[in-house]
Amino acid sequence: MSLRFALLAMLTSQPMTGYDVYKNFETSVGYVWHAPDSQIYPELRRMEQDGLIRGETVPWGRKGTKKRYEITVDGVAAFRAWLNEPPQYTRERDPLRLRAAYLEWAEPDAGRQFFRDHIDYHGGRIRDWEDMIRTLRDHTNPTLARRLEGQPEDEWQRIVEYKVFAYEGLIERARAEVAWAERGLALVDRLEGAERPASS
Amino acid sequence: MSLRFALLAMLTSQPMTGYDVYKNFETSVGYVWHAPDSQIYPELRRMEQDGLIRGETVPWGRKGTKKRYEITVDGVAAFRAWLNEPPQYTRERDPLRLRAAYLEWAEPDAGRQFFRDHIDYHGGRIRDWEDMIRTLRDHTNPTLARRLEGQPEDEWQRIVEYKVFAYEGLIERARAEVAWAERGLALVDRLEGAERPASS
DNA sequence: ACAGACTACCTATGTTCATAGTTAGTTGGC
DNA sequence: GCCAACTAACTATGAACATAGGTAGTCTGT
Repeated sequence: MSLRFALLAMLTSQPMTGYDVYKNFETSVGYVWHAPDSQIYPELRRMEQDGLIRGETVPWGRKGTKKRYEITVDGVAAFRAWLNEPPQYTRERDPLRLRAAYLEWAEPDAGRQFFRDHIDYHGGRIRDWEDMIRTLRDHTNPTLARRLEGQPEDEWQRIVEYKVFAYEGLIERARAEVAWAERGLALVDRLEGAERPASS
Repeated sequence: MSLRFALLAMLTSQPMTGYDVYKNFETSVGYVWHAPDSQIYPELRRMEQDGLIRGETVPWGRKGTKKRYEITVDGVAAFRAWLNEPPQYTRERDPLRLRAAYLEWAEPDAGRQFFRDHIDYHGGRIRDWEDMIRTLRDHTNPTLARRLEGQPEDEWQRIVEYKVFAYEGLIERARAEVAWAERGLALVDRLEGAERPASS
């Protein structure tokens, strides 16, 4: 059900086509939510049926057309209602931690590689999110810029700060992952002294 | 595909029925992986077809029977292969961070409640995982105890340490979430000075 | 003028997972 | 002797998501 609200969130900044949404999920916004186009187009149609958004066919080039959706009053109300209701936490399902718990069955080098990959992956995400925060703070983020256009200037701070804060949360969590994986490398070295083979 | 390996992981400690697996997912092991029984029974049948586990019908009471599965040599090999191959990281999809990024649309009190819920939820998980670590360290965890029975004593340390370390990772991440949510409470107080209503 | 990249939208298929049931036997307490 | 709780296993349905295609039009550089 979150896809629907991710789409509403995007459409609160400006009207967009399904393709625009897809592109945003592929790049910047994709740092916090992602969906393939095969999920986006049908969901937009359902949302239009439910009156949350309104589609308008606009010309594109000489013969082409595209469908631009804008959020409706009902859509804004639904988005607000979602934000005001308590979130539900889903059950734990952590394939990486599952692996880590059984590393005594793996080759020591596979264990080391696992933690190095973990550090690389989360290090990369941290850099992405730090860049994102920079573009939010200096208002060079295009989606943010278009959002701010429609808002009074004394609201700008609130809008920016909540978004920056969300990305800071992702960064804090990723830093915890990196710190953990670094301890993991040391653990493998400690447990797998020299020649020890994988457990039987 | 991870469910399959979660099941193999459990069956490396001892033979189990589908119901045993289900009960474990509901309680202790559920702290790291969870699945409903409607997913477990069919997957066990598929795994038996693929030769990863072997099912044996055993009597239960006077008329009842149950099917106990044990892991096969092929199953152990498949589990090892999974652990040795590099994990694949899935795309970001974080409904809670999505919410947090748009809290300027919510009621201030809903924002505060959001962060308090976040602290409560992750605080609870931390306590669960800390208890789990205690039962791993003192070998009172029944699943661990049965696993150690089948292993030479000089392997015990490795087996326990990797499991403890996995839970420590969950705890570190959850602590980052709590710290973030505490900063979030302060942020709401700072941005929503007194009477300010939700943004338009 | 045309190839190649991009925009725009769509469909099909299969997996994973949640939710909500059903059936049948067992065990323990009163 | 019977009820409640538990053990054991199964089925049906729908949402969410991944993967992999397809069609048609547009734009840009050479």
